[in-house]
Amino acid sequence: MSDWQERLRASGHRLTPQRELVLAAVETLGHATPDEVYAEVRRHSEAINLSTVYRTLELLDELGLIRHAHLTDRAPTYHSAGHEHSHLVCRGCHRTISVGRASMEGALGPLAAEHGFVPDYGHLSVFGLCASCAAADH
Amino acid sequence: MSDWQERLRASGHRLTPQRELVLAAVETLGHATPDEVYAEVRRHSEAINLSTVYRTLELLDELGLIRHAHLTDRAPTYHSAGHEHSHLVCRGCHRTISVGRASMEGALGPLAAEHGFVPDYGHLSVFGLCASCAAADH
DNA sequence: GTATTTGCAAAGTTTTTGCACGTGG
DNA sequence: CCACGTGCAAAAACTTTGCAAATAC
Repeated sequence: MSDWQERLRASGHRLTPQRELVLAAVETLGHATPDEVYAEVRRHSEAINLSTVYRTLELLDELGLIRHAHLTDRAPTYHSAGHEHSHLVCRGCHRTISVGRASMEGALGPLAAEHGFVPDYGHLSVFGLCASCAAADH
Repeated sequence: MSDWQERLRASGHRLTPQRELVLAAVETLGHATPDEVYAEVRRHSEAINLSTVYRTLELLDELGLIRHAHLTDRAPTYHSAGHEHSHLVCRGCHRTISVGRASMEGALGPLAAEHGFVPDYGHLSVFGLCASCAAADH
């Protein structure tokens, strides 16, 4: 039995097809809103409801099996917890650059430590402009 | 005529009482959701509608007279553009620590530059745990 | 067997929009 | 004057909830 299945059980939850499908969809999509997860799951099976997607995403997030961040102004975006990373989100073209946890921690760690603050790097999104949009902005 | 009034005019917009009231409310409140701004404006005058608050906040944000960030998972929070700062948001107690632009830029600037990315420091929120909540978490 | 989970439908919250009226310049 | 801005009400977008039926274990 895989690790995530044990984590579910350990926390007193049950293993259902819906939970498998949602987790698989998040891993497939990389970054996705609840709606996109729903659409992806639907491609494989009719057997799921949007409310279940919301409930499942929330549960998986609580268990630390997935993470969520806010890549756009509206709608949370979920992603696999596997490789923890932060995002640089371009407001111009809406593309996102992923930055490994290590480099972000190197940059932000010292400042955060000054305030006794422990950042959640998997949730971090830095908004701004990417190189090409910054150039076009002039 | 004050600077913000000229900026309105310069961009072809009109100076209305509603716009004055919304801007004043944001400056008074420090950080506020659209709903909170609406409530604050209402304390001074009945003469405003919630849609107008939304439209006005959007306009002032576009003109750079105010900024918005996402301090909670749901609902944008507006604040004065005067002293540009970033936020450290505690997920435990929901308190926020403000960090001046200079120190945040010192930390994040080099990493961002590697990616040719120009961060929007006034919009940046770093989620995580403050010292006391991190301690309580064990 | 039974406590958890799901589907469904309904309601809740937050934000946006169309349009006629009002008003700043 | 008249283009821009506002109020109002309705709709849209997104998320949560109650409950009976289904199901994991």
